[in-house]
Amino acid sequence: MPELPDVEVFRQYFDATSLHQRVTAVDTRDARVLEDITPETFREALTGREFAASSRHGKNFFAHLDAGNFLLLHFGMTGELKYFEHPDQEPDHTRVLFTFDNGWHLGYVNMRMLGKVNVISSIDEYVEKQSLGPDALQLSYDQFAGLLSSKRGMIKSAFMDQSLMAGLGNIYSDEVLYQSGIHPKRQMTGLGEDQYHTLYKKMCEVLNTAIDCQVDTTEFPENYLIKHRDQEDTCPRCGGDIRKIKVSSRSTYFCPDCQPE
DNA sequence: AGTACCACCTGACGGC
DNA sequence: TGCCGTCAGGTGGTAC
Repeated sequence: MPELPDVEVFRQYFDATSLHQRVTAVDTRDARVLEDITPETFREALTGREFAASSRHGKNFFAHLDAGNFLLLHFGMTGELKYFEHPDQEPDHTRVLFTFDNGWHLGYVNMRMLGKVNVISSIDEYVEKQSLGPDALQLSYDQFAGLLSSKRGMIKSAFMDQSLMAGLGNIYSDEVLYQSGIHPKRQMTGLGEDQYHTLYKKMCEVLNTAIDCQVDTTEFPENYLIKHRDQEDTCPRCGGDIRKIKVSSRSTYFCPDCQPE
């Protein structure tokens, strides 16, 4: 699930549960989620430290350690955070377990382990190294238009390209395009200023709405495609059939009537 | 530069 | 019940 809104909600959850807590123990249950750091180095970097602040860039989460460095969490396709008190509450697939001096635990849970965990010394350097574009929610319209106009190919590919702008993945790209009435395979070169304005407005609206709803899709507006991501379902706007196709080898849902090619 | 694959992983689901 | 193929909200590498 984790795209920008999900990670932002994880960040808020982290702040509400784990901020200003001191880490007393770190248990790496499966070292394969560690990026390029040994379990020993990882444990030593965190044990005794306090989480002083948190931030996010696109789909990447950073917990700021009081030592001046940062815990990086990337959630892949199946990652999440869980704060709990008793060991029998520990979720399946907990890959890293942090224990605080109040006795509670924070689990980095990730079934498929496609994410990664690390300790880094600089967020800016990390963003640079990963070639991440600006965070999608930090863009002005002018920046957004400038980025898009530098890009060719299919629009959905552009929205999913983390080096152009960071944060949108498969689901929210589909949602922005649906809300904008633009076909996911539309070529960037065919878009005009009107469409740039629509896309920018809808992108901000969709991301902020998802965060406001705490990414609980039952709370999303009824006219959101995300509630109708099903081949059997119908378009909440026109009642036509939702179609499923592949765009850059990712499942893509759209309404052929509302989003003409 | 853009696209199309493959790979990394685990688990759920449907068909036989 | 079990086996098999397919699919799943991410990313990185490679080859055309």
